[in-house]
Amino acid sequence: MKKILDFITGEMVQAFTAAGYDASYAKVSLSNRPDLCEYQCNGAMAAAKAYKKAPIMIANDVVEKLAESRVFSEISAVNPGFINLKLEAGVLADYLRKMQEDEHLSIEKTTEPRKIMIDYGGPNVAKPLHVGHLRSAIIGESIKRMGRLMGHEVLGDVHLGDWGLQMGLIITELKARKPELVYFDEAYQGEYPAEPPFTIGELEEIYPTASARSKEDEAYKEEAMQATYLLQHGHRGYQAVLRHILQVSVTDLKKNYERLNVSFDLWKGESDAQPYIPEMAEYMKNAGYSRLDDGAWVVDVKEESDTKEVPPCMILKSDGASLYTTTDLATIIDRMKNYHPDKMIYVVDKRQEMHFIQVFRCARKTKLVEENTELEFLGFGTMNGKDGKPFKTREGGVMRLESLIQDINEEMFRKITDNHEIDAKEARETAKIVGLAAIKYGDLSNQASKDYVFDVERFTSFEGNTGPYILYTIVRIKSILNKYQAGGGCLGTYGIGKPSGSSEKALMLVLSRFNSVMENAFDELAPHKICAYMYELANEFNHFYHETKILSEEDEEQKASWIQLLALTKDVLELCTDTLGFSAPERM
RNA sequence: GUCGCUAUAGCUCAGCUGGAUAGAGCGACCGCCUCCUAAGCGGUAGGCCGGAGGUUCAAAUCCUCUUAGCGACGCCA
Repeated sequence: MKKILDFITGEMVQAFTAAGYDASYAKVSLSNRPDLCEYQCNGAMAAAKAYKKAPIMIANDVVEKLAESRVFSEISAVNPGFINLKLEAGVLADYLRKMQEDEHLSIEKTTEPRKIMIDYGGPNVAKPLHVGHLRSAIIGESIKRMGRLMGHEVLGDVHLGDWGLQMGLIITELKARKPELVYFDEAYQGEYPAEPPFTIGELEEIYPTASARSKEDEAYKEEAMQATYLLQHGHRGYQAVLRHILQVSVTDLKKNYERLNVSFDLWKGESDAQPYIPEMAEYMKNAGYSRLDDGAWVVDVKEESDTKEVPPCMILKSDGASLYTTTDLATIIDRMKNYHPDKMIYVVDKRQEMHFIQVFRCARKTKLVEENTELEFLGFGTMNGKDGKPFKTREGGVMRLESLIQDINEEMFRKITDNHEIDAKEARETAKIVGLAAIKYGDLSNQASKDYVFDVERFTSFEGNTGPYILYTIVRIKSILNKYQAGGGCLGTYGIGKPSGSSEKALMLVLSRFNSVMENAFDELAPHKICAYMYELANEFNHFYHETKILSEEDEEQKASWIQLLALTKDVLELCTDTLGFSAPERM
């Protein structure tokens, strides 16, 4: 469906043209003075110079041409040259009726669907999920859903961190602890055991220990680097260990992501890109893209216009081992070959921006991607605690995702049972649903690129711009709709009618913006715009709700019309929550 | 050191492709339940939009300088 602003602008274009002015000045925007009008056009002021006329005169000319229009109920030219507009109530009601009949609630699917891959910047298989992984998962999931809503084909790749020195560290530590394991017997030729030699709990402890030790013990670090090299060059036993690590970690990760209602189409990892590396390194050498520098193979990616130093992109270290950049480049080859995406979006900590600048430039320069393949870096900021420093446990350690979710759920459970008589089992379920909304909404309502403060108390509050408040509003609507139907009312007998009051019209105006908000949010990869919209919609609804006694309305047609308005409000809110990756319970 | 990001009410944040009186929420204070979920709604107080110049009819928004905080800057990921 056409966006309401485009529709109105279309009317304006006619008026500007009829008055002898260029159509480009006819752009209409939402009013920033709702007390004066609903929409405004500032084109007369912009046009003043070109036509050497006072803006107000131009505005007057245009307004005159609109006198006959049935689209607006009020049109006025105001000094210095604003054109203020109010939409005719019937036009608005009409628009909402069509919106309600539309299978996508007015959202227009793209006419040029693209294949988009999202890279979630990989949780490390060696470590438990911690809060640092939260943002990538939450933001990525919402981007994925937004893309699909707009009609694109979107694939999410978790892209595990399962390569590099961290693996060498685990192997080294494991070897130090259990040297008798067959993986370390160089003479061993047989099959390796199916059962992993460690549990997830042990694995989670091995890595930090090894990492800490490598920082103090040079020889140990040396050994880990050697193990990394061997792993990367086909050491059978080490590769078997890697498989175990993956096996144990992925099972655990899946469980955790499920709790977040986050899923991936691909469970690829850095190790999957490995087979492409030797050939890629050769290719870059032979094609003259890379050069030897200090023993390492690098590709220059500086550009004339750079205001800062962009170091060369390193393909192979001087010891021949690959790096983060190598893997990411090889992954691009893998993706182009097997999926051929039109676009790749990396949802990664913003501190990695330089790395991706290098990777993107290198991929372009060496033609790993096609000219029109888009590579986009969506960097997000750090999640901080109330003290403004990176989020930690009370003891100062890294907060595990599991614990965070559990804390939030406990808090929600407490609030739910404090406020209502409800059986514990239902309260537990509800707490989970509302808790997830609290976390996700709390995160997504902030601009992704900025650091933000994760405040449990604030996020779990039912007041203000929070997930629980949004859900509460949805639940309220559901409750009324249920009661209406239980009382014999039938949805859909009448359509949405003209608004009977100002709060009703305000609600309708917000609803009419839905498609434009969604489209814009996806274009800018900005989930927080959906949050802001939901909050505005929920506020307008609650305002209307308090002024209007719906179920006791005597006029059946009026009542039915309101019920339809509520149904549409609910559908829009739920499509928003669904797009952001959470949902509302039936009751709370 | 170079480059980048951020700076808006006591706190947490919107607004930034320039437009009329800079918006929310929390916290504070004052009201509203015989009535669809008061986990709600209405209202009051609270701002040299970090600072200084500039561009423009018009600047929180664009440009320059400056201050403060954070971050990135080739053999970690």
